[in-house]
Amino acid sequence: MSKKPYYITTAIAYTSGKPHIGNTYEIVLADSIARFKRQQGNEVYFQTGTDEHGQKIENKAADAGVSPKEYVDNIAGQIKNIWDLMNTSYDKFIRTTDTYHEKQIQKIFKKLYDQGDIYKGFYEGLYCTPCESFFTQSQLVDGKCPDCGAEVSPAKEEAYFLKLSKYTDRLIEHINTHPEFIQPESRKNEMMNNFLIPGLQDLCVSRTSFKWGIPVDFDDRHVVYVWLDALSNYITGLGYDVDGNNGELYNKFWPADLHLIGKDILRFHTIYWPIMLMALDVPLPKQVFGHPWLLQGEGKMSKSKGNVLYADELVDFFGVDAVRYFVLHEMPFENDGVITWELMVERMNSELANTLGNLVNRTISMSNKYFNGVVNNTNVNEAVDNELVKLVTETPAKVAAKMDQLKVADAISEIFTLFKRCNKYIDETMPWALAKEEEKKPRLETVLYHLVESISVGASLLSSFMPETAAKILSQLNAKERSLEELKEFGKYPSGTKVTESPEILFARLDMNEVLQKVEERKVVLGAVNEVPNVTEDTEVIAENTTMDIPAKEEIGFDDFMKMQFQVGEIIACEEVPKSKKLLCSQVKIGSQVKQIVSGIKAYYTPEEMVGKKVMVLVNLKPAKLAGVLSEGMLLCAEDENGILSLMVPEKKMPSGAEIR
RNA sequence: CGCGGGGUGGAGCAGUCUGGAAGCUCGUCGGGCUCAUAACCCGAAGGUCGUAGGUUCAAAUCCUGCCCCCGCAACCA
Repeated sequence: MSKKPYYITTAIAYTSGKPHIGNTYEIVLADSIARFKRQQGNEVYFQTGTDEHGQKIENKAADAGVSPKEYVDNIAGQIKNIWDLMNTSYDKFIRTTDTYHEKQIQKIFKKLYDQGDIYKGFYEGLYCTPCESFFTQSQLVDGKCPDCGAEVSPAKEEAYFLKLSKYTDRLIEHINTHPEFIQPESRKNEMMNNFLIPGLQDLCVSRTSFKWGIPVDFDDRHVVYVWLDALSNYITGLGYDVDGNNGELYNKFWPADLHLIGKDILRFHTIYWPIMLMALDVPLPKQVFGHPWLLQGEGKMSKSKGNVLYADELVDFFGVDAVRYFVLHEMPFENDGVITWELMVERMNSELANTLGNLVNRTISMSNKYFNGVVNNTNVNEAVDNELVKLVTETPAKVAAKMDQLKVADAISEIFTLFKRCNKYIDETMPWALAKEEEKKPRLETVLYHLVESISVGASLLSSFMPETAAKILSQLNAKERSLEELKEFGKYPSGTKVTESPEILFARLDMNEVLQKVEERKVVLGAVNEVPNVTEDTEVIAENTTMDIPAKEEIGFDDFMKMQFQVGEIIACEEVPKSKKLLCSQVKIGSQVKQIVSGIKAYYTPEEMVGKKVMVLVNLKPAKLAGVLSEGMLLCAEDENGILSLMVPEKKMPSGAEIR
C-alpha cells in the first residue's frame, strides 16, 4: 500500500530581522501537524524557508553596511538555526534567492506576460526623486517626503500589472464550492466581503524603485514584486517548471494539502496566489489556514519595550519541548493567544512537571521498588480498570479528530487528560497498599502494567508535539513509539519488559519568583545596551543616564531657523477630540490671541493636566485639520525611544507670548 | 456611522454557528493518601454569563439599543 502524500507549508519568513516567538509559533505548529500526519501513515513533505527580497532588506543591508545578499545570508542562517533549535522536521528549506527559484520566477512572469495576464501600465502617485520612492498623500509629512523632506511631485511610472479582475469570478466560485479552502471560516467572509465582492483592482507586480529583487528578464529595469516572488516558493520548491518539465516532488505533492500562514497575510494567499495559479493553469492548494497570533502579555511585543520574546531565550529558561508546549497549548483556534512568563512557569509546574513528569517518575519508581523494574501483564483485572482502558483506547481517535480540524491545542489537551486519568488510577488502585500483601502481587503487576501501557500510548501520541520528551519517556519505559494504527488496541506493551532503573526528571519545577527576577535582570541588561556603564536598577536613574541618537537632518541656515516663530503659550482650556484615539484639542493663549492647537498626546496627558501649563509653541505653522478639527500651531514635545512624550516648559516663569529663540 | 476582535466565579479561557441543568486550567479553603518532582486524588466556596429591552415553554447562546476594553486604519502639525 503506497502512502498518501501530504504537503504542508509555512509562510516563508521575511529576512529583515531575527524572528520572535510569534514567528516561531508558526513553524512549531506546522511541525506538529507534519509529524502527526507522518504518524498517521502519510508520506509528508514539509516545506518552509525565507523570503529574501524587497526594498526593506535593501535598506537594512545598506544601514548595516553590507550587501543585501550578505545580509540575508546572515538572517536566513539565524532563522534556520532557530527552526532547528525548535526541533522542527522540515523536509525543505527554500530561499527565494536560490537560483532555481529565481529562474522559475522569471519564466512565470514571462509566461503570464506572453499570455496577456500581465500587461504594462503606469503606476501613478507622488514621487520623491532623491529617495526614488512613491508615497501616498497620507504618508507625506508637511506635504513633503517623509524620509528626506524633499518636495514630491505627481509622477507616473511604468509598471507591470496582473489582471486579477479576469479571474475574480472563478475564484469566488471556487471559494463557494470549497468551504474548507479558507480556514477559519470567519476569515472567508472577510475576504469575500472586503475584497472579492467589491471587485479587485489589477495588482502592480513590478517595481523599479529598488534593485534587490528578481529582475524581469525581458525588461531589466523592473524587478518582480516580492509577493509574486514569495508565493511561488510553494511550487518552485517542489520543482515546478513553467515549461512542463516538472520535478517528481511536484508531481507527487502538488496541490498542497495545507498552507499554514498568519491571519495577516490571508489576503495574499487566498486571493493573489490562487489567481496566479489559475493564470498558470495549476491546481489550487486544498486549504489555507490563517492562524491567530501569539501575543506577549504586557501589551504588544515591541523591541523598544524590551519585552520581545525570542525562542532561544525561552529555550534557555525552559527547554525546547516546554516551549513547544507553551506555544501550541496557549493558542486557541481562532482568537489570539497570550503568553506571559507567569503563565509559562505555571504550565511548566502544573502540567509538565506535576501531571506528566511526576506520573512517569512515580510509575517507574514503583515498578523498580516492587518488581525490580520488570513489568508483567498478569491480567488480574478489576472493574476500576475498565474506565482507564476505555479512555486510553479512545484517546488516539480523539486526538486525530482534533488534528483533522487543526485544533492542535485541543489535541494536546486530550493527551493530558489521559495522563491525568493515570494519576487518578494510581489513587484508585493504591499500589502501595497492594504491595503490603503478598497474595495481591499479581494484581499489583497488572496495575503497573496498565499504567506503563497507558503512558506508552500517551507518550506515542505526544511525539508529534514534544518529540524529545516522548522519546525520553519511551526510552525510560523501554518501549517503542507506535503509529496511530498501533495505538488502537490496548496492551501492546510487551509483558516482561524491564524499565529503567534510574528515571530522569523530565521537567523540574521552577520557582516563580526566581524566574521573574531573572527576567527583570535580563530586561535591565537589554535596556542598558546603549548606556554608560554603572547602571542601577532604578529606572528613573536609567532614564536620566540614557542617551539616544536620531537620524541627522540636513544643515539649515540661520535664516531658515528665524523663519520659525516660537512663543510661550498658556493652555487655558483643553478637551479630547471626539472619535480620535490620540488627540487633545487645546486653546492656547499666546499674548493677546488664542489659538486652537491639536496634539497627539492624549496617551500622556489628561485634559485637566494640560490646563494651566505654559508650553513652547510653534506659532506660524500653516493651519491644518486633524480628525476634522482645525489646528493652528504645534505644541513642542520631547520624545524618547519608547515614544513617550514630554511637553517643553520654560525653566523660569515667563509671560504668555514671550518669544523663544 | 472607518475595519475587526472581545466583555462568562480572584486570574486566564471554553461554551454562542446548531437555544434546553454554567464547564476547563490555575489560585483559595477543607479532606484523603504517602509510590512520586512539598508532587497525586477527592470535596467545597465563589458567577445578575458587560448592560437594558425583545422573541421563546426555555436565552451565555437568537434579535435590538447602549456602555466599556483591545488591535488595525486614520489625520501623531
